[in-house]
Amino acid sequence: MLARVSSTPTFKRLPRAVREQQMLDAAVKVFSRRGFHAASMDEIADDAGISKPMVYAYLGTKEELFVACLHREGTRMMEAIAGAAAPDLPADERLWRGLRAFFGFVGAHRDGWAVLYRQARGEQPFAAELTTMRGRLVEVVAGMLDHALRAKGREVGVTDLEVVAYALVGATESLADWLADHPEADPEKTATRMMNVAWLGADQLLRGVTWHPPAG
Amino acid sequence: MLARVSSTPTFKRLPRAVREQQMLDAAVKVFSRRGFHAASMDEIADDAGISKPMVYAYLGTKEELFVACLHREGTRMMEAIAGAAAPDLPADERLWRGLRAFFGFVGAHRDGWAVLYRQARGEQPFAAELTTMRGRLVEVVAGMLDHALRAKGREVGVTDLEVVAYALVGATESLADWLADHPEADPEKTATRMMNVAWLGADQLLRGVTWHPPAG
DNA sequence: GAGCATACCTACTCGTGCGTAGGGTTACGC
DNA sequence: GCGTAACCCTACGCACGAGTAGGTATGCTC
Repeated sequence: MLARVSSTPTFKRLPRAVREQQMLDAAVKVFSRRGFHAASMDEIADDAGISKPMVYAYLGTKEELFVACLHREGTRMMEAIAGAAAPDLPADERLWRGLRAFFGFVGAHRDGWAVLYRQARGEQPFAAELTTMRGRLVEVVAGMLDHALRAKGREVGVTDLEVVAYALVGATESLADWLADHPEADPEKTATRMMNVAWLGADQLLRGVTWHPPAG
Repeated sequence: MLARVSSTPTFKRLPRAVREQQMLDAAVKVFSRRGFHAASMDEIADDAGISKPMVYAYLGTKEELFVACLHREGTRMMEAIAGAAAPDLPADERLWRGLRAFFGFVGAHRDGWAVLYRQARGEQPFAAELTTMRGRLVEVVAGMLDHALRAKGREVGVTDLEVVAYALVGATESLADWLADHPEADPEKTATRMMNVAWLGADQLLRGVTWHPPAG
């Protein structure tokens, strides 16, 4: 058809794997800009330079597409962190490297990851995916704290540790949000600030210092 | 019409103020259970025991209705916190009371507030409302830290303080999420754990201890 | 160069749910 | 007791966007 020739002069058939990545790129972009519901499959397809049925053929439903985005971006992030924080380092060093990798990643994908991530928290179908990912992070952090504690011959309830880890992960996520909203901010510096909050607190906790509510 | 007689035998006309509250109650419930988009105005109207046009007449558009929910619940929460944390107390006491009030509130409104709140983070139109509210909290926390610091004759950059406050607020929000997902958990205990993370960290910071990245 | 799988398209259907038009009924002031 | 304002209803219109039917072209294998 003439229409196609004029709209895409450099039209080329591409292998599935390549097109899928292009679609995912477009999907991340559109989902981030519009939000899950406001995003339309038409726009995504358009942005990917392809027609809608192709998206359905390759990536399935809108929901499945979103999950695919979440999965790809999440995996990339996890790899970035895991690659930076070797498990044989001391706790503070691991924490620092992990944080730096994380904020570096978020900083580099400002409108990608953080916004996608925010979306997922709200809608029920995706919350599970997120919970799993966060769970892995919490586990890692809790494990790190536990390891450091045992090395000092101390023992703390599992739930306590987990909740503390949860709080730290939450604080980190929040700063990631903040970073995504402040394009001028420096990821490295943000990581340092987070480290201040997390480590100085964690350090005290590791020392066995505990705060408890005043009587009454 | 006969239909009405059989469906609502105890039918009564109510003044606007009362009906509005009933509608908001229903809206909070439905939005929480279904999420913003999946929630239908019909269901909300139905749940409030009223017909749809009434909702539009009183509270306006679906978006406006959601904002109204957010606003009412947010105000209630703010009041709960402000009422608990008197500004003339020492910093740790204020923080503790504020946290306890906050987690108490969230615990008492598990499916109300926390879920509503999660929704709002994703959709652009509501993010602004949330940002404002969070901003107020951050301001309070940052002000508290600043006050405590000045009392010790110390000085810290405004941005630093704000980011630290942001991290603390974020951690608290995360634990609130956790609390909402764990019906068996105790709000008081959660507040204590948060206090451990926040205060032991803040205490060190207030002492002038600072962590900085290792060379290289 | 025939056959087949794969890449790709245009042009629909159809459910869903927001928002409204247009009209009825009860209370309340005077 | 009569007007008027506030309360409340049963329908509908209508747009929007997910997902599909059905068909075309291109490259790859043998």
